[in-house]
Amino acid sequence: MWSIKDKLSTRLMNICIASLCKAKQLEKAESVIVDGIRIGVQPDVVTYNTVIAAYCRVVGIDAGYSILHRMKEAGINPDVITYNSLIAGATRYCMLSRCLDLFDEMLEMSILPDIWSYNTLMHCFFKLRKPDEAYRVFQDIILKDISLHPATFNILMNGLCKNGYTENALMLFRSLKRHGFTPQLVTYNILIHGLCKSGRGKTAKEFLNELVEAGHIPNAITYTTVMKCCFRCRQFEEGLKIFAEMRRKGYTYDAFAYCTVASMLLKTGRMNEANEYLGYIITNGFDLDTVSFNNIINLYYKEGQLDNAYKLLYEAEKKGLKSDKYTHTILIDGLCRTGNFKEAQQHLDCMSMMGFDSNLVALNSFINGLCKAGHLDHALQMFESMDAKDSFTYSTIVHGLCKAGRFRAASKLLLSCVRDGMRILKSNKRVVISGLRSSGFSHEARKVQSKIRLAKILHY
DNA sequence: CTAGGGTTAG
Repeated sequence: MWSIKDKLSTRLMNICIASLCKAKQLEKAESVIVDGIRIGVQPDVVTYNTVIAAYCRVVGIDAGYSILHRMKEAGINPDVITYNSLIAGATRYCMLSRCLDLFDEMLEMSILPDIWSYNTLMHCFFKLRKPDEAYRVFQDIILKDISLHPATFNILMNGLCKNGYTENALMLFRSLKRHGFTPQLVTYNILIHGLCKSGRGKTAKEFLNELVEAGHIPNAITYTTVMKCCFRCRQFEEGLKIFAEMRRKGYTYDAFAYCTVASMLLKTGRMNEANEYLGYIITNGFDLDTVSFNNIINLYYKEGQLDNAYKLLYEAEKKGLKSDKYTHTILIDGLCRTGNFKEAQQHLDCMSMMGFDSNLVALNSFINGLCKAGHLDHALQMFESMDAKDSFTYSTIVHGLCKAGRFRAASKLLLSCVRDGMRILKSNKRVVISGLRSSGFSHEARKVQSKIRLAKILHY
């Protein structure tokens, strides 16, 4: 029989482990468990659940599984929270089959899934762009009469927005409100973001007002979302005004908003201002994550400050941050811009070796770099070898061909693009047609023009 | 355990 004192010690240990896990000090947490066992404090289900959740979050799902294994060996039965942590881990890495296996395993062990098991499964389906299946999970929740959590609606609404069903999310929101549901700030933020992304900035602004009227105070996320929306609609000054307000109200406590602004300034060629904010990010000592590093590295590359870019890459590595596909794409783009095609190629090979599947953007960058440097044949060779191409790929090559005076080849490509229903650039079309005309193919220029017009009608 | 930021053409 355990005494009250033992239970108290276990609880104390759990509190200690929870704070270590929160600080991502997993090794220390483990050593606390080992030390505890040595002095007679037994870990319980809460102890293991805490560690499993942390391992899933910080290391990966397999690390979580191995703790589960140890837990079972120690004779402690997992509960619904254990499984929820594992399901959340699987969802983080988009491992749907693992999620479903875990669900089965739960049922086998007669552990009843709760609302969070379902919420997470629904989220997983949405993340994998399977909205129908996700919605089926929601119906299942209703059918099984499991009481909903406010987050259930948030996950549902976010999933709908992210999968292109913003209209449905909006309808859901309105009908929920009619049924007396009070939306949280998160709910508003989700909806505003969805509306902004689908080009309905005006409705988004209305919801911003509604949110305030409902008694919520907009937070940093609300501000960043609305600001980004302004930038998307090319209302740069309006967006910068929001940013200024954010700073005044003290909502710029991380690099998030600064990165959004710096990136916009970079894209619109306002280098001096971009640099100003960049400097601010650096000197202010924000705790930078991978995305922020990517932002800054990109800026350095565009400025031609390669030394600074490398220094920062090194710093990110030293911090233990993992580079992602954006980092590598930025790097490849930077290498191409500075004419280091050999290194860029090496890095491209490196990327596929590291298991990055979609490197279309990097390839487009490469082709663009080759065209700009006048290596059109190399670019064409690369173009032919690509199995996936998008409008960027085509417009780059079309532009490259025009630059080399090969207008007939360019027009052929442009037409194949149009036939596939791909969006083409106005400037691209203009250059091809005027090129054909000036090189004596005015008949062909007219033909291209009418074919484009026809294709547009057909695809409409 | 849900919400915000980052890559390519002109």
